[in-house]
Amino acid sequence: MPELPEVETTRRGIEPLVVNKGVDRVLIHNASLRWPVPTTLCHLLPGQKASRVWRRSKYLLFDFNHGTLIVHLGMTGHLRLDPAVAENRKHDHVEIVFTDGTALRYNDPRRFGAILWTDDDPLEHPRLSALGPEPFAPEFNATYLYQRSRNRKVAVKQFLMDAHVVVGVGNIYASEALFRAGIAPACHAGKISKAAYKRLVETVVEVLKEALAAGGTTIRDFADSEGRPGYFTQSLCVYGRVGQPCVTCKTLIKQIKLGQRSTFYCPSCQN
DNA sequence: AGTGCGGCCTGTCCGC
DNA sequence: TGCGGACAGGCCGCAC
Repeated sequence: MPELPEVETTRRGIEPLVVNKGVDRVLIHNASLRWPVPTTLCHLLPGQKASRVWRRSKYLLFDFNHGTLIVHLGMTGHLRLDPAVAENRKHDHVEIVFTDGTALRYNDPRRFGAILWTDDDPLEHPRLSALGPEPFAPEFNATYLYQRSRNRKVAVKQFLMDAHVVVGVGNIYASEALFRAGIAPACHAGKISKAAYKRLVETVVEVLKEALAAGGTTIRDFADSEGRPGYFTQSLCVYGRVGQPCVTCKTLIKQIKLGQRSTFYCPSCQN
C-alpha cells in the first residue's frame, strides 16, 4: 500500500531506467483501473521519450515530449522494468515498450490506481489542481494547519489525511505522527492548539522521512521478494498494535474507526 | 462548504 | 480442508 515514501522510492528507482528512452509501442492489456486507461496512449506515446519522472502527492508524473503521463499506484499498484519479451503476469494492465528492448509494466491487482494523460500542465489537471502542500514544503507549517483547521469539527486524523490539507499522509503514518505528537486522533481539528500543530508538523515530517530512509517499507509488503521484513514496520509504535502495550507508558493500544479507517492510539499518551 | 459514507477491487486471514 | 465473510485502504463522488 504505497504511501508517499513508497511512491518516492518507486520514482527514484524507475526514473533512471526510463528517462531518454524512446517509446516503441504501448500495450494496454487491461484498461480497467479507477478510470479507464486512455487508449489514445497507444498512438500518442510511440516516438516520444520521457525527459524526467517527478512526483506530486502520490502521483508519478512522466514528462514526455508532448504531454505528461500521470500514474497513481492506488493501493496495490506496482511499476517494474523488465525485458519486453518477458511474459505478462496476472494483473499487468499496461506495458510501455521502449526501443531498447525493455518495458515498463504497470501491475495492479485491486485496480485502485490510475493512468492518465494530459498534454497540458499536469499541475492543472483536475486530479492535482486542488491538492494541498507537500509535507516537506515550507508551506506545511503550524500556522497553516492552525488556520486551515479553525471551525473544523472533523477528527484531526481525518483532517491530516485530507489531501486538500496536506498530501502524502496515509492511514499508517497519520496514526504514527499523532502518537509521536501526543494528540488524540478523534480530537476535533478545530480544537487543536497551535503548539500541538507545531509538534504535529514536526512528527509528520519525521515519520515520513524515516519511512523514506527505510526504503518506503509498508505493512503488507514486509516479506519482500527476498523475504526481508520491512524496516519501518519495526518502527511502528501504534499502527496494528491494538491490545499491545504502549512503547512509552505500557498502556494498551486502542483501535477505533475514524472515517471508516482503522485508527490506533495510546489513550494515555495522546490526549 | 463541511461532513458522512458508499463504492471500487482482490488477496489474506479468520472462524465455522 | 473448504468455504464464506470480514477486512485492508486511497480517494472519488454523491447526498445532505
